[in-house]
Amino acid sequence: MSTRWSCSDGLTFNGMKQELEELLRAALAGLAGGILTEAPVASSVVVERTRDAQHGDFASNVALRLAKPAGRKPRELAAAIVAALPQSPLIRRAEVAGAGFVNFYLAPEAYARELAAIHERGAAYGGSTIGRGERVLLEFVSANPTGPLHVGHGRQAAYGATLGNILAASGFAVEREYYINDAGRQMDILAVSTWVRYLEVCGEQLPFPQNGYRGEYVLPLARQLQAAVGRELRRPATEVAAGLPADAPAGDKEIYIDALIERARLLIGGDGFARVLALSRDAMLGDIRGDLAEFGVVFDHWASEAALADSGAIDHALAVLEAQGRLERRDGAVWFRASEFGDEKDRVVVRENGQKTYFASDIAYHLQKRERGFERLIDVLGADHHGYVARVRAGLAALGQPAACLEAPLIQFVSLYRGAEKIPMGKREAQFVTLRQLRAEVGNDACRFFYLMRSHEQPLDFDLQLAKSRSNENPVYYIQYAHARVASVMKQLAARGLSFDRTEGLANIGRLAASHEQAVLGSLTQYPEVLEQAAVSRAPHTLAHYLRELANAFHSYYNAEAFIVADPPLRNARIALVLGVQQVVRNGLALLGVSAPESM
RNA sequence: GUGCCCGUAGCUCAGGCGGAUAGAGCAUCGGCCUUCUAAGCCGAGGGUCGCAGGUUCAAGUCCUGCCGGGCACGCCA
Repeated sequence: MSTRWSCSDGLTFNGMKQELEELLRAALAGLAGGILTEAPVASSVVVERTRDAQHGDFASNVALRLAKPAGRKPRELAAAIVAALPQSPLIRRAEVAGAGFVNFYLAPEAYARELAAIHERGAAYGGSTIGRGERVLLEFVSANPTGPLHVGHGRQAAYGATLGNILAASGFAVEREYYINDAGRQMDILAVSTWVRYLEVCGEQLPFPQNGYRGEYVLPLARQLQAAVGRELRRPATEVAAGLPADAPAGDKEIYIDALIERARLLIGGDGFARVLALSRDAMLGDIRGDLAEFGVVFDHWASEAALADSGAIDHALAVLEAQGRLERRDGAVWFRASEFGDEKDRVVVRENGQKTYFASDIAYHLQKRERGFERLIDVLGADHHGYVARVRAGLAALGQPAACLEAPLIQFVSLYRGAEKIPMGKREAQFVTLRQLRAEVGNDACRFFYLMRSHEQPLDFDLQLAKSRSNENPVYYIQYAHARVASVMKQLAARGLSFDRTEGLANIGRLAASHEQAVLGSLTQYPEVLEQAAVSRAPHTLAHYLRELANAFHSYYNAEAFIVADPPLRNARIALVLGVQQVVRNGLALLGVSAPESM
């Protein structure tokens, strides 16, 4: 007994809502040629949960929407729809209400069947095929390997990982990718930062470049370098500093650090510098990778920008643009006429000095994603990157790809608080809070949940005090507690020498007529709808909100009724219900990357 | 200046492809543990959904303008 079976077009039903919509479509098709001149488009047929139980379990506004084009009164049309509804064991009663709503009152059988589906499908319950196997490349975090991840990256990691889970559960063929920006000047700056710290460790005294990476994390890199090469790359401070332009504030920090990088290459050779760079990069990447893995965030691919460049992909993309006549030389640089493809202005792809810009590698990278066979490209970006999307879309369009295949959820910033006090955070300053520190302080579960409980489109105030509190103020524990409580009920059941009879329980779901039981059934069976909504809207936070509501319905029920009662059919029905709650809570928390403890 | 996002209860936020009486948590106040975990439950108070127009049978939701806040606008990465 399951709610999933094939219907005529090969789709599978997913939850009660889809079944009702199918019934409604059948009714409307039956009216075509009569009260309706033609059958309405399928997407306009929508059934929604009612806010008020007085309006039944589900309601549809189709009659209101179709009344005008059909030239009928809404209530008249609604009545015709009700009359044309096919017989279904799911529907106890359907009626016209209000201005012309069709309200559906479900039969107990509908809930019994859905609950049975939860028991049967277990961890797979809630999943669907709405993605139709679409190949999605989900790129997220992609932080430069020039320092540890900070709390902002953490939010992107939590969002991306959970979105990936939700899409995978919804029938998308999703692959997760981290793009490593390991080419370009920033890596040189990291390398020179490591080298200067190394010289300090060796005993040389020289000023640290203003534009270098000043974070504490560079010191271990320097020590690692020393352990690897001894004094081989040590050079006297006087030789390093001789004849360099002034650093900020007197001089220009950019000019200074470029000169310093050049000096380093001269003194320790290109090979020596490459060695420092590789060690620094690998150490940082190792740190990032380990951090993410501990956070439960794993990637299918780690794509290297340097490797992309070496493969000739950038030259390939530029050649295609050239062949299409989309490039032009201006002021010694090569420009892509992005404004012809919806961008606000043209963009440089090759600078006057001959170096390709980041934008050039970005469009090459996105072209390559398409050429790898991905239909949909999702870039999870920090909110400050919003200008970037139109640019890359323009590039894709010019390369013959559909611009709409790229979507970019923008993740708003995170502010850290301790209670009411805001923790200041600099960008390149040494004072940022790392993801590692945050996780160590509040734990992975609270961290994941707090990152995901707000819409990603909304700036997040992350209160460390609240996340750490092991109290009723903390929503994570509230949900986990529901899971643990069910486990506890099962232990009690065993302790009393009783066992759960699932068949009897599912056969007696009709006995669960109390208001709290109806509320739990109602909330529980919404899970497939919530998951679908979260997938379609790329909105994991709806899942977090839903789990809170489900836990709330459960806790109320727990306080109102004893589950382990003497009457076996009723007892088994109640336990079937709360086991269903436990299963859905576990499934939902798993998608969010939060553990579901058996006891608390 | 231009573009994007945001403005909902004292605080933090859901709801936003229009739909029935606008929700939740926290905070405040008042109740519930001899019975499956009180990290829980029940109840109360708290709102001109920034302002002004418009579209519609119906607007927190769509459109326009304004006010207020955030972010982005390099031959940086």
